[in-house]
Amino acid sequence: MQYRIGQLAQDLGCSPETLRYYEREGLLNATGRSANGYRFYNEASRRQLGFVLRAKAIGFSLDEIRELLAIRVEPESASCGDVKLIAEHKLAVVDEKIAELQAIRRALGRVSDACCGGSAGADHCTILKALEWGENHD
Amino acid sequence: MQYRIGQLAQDLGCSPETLRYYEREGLLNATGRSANGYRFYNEASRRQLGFVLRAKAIGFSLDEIRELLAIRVEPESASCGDVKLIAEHKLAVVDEKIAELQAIRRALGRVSDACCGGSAGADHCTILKALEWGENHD
DNA sequence: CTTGACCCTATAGCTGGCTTCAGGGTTTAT
DNA sequence: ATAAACCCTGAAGCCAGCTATAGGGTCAAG
Repeated sequence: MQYRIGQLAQDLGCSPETLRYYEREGLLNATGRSANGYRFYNEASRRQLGFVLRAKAIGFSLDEIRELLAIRVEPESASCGDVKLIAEHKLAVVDEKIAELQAIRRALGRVSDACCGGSAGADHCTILKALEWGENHD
Repeated sequence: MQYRIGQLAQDLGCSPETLRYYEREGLLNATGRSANGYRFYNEASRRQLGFVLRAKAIGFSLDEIRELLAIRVEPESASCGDVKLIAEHKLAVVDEKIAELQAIRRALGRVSDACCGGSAGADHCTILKALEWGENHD
């Protein structure tokens, strides 16, 4: 079974432009070109695109995906431990981002909770005051 | 007390370029210019920059900060409820981002935990397999 | 009197991951 | 025959929030 770019893109939920972009980025080569110059893709290409998209969905950058793809085509070149290291590094980065956002969330929650939310003018709004003076100011 | 751009930037922990950028963006006007064309800032400018930076630190975008600044200079024009609404909207957005990252974290943790991490070739690496087939494939 | 630290402007570049545009060829359906 | 729907290329644009570059003026110290 062969697919043209639009078909494959639609099947896997992205746009043809994205596929052409991935090709430029070295993430997914078309299987070949037909006489008129149209790209075509086979099952292997389709699986590779699936790989790329799943990797993206769990947070890998395109650079990291390129790295994973290289291991995928030559699995003897790397060990399980190498792959796990990539995943764990990503995990650490994600954890850090979550912690940052949670700190923001806490600060935001504190100022928001302290605010009466009333319909009177915001002259004495505690949110504005917190921003004005920092949280530890009275 | 008056400050030149480099002094103020250093005091509040950002760069002069950032202050000039904020000026272009309408977030912080210099108090004035001295004869040689240098920007100068007074205590009010300094407080405003503090406001901007604190708002940024708790996750507001520059657009949102512009909005908060407008209320700050004319507090009668808006109610406490208006301000709280902005904060709560931001809170919802942050919560959503956290949830997204946590979903990524879970998926990443699952594939990583399932991997032996051994030094053998990655031919049968469960991480690569998960990416190859999706998580529900055996 | 020159060096170095500071300031100015305008414009371009960076990040990542696309998306859009301009301009054109191909295929399919009516 | 013609219109809609698809494909191609190369280059530019988008998002936010800066950061850097080029080219120049100002000012204090040695």
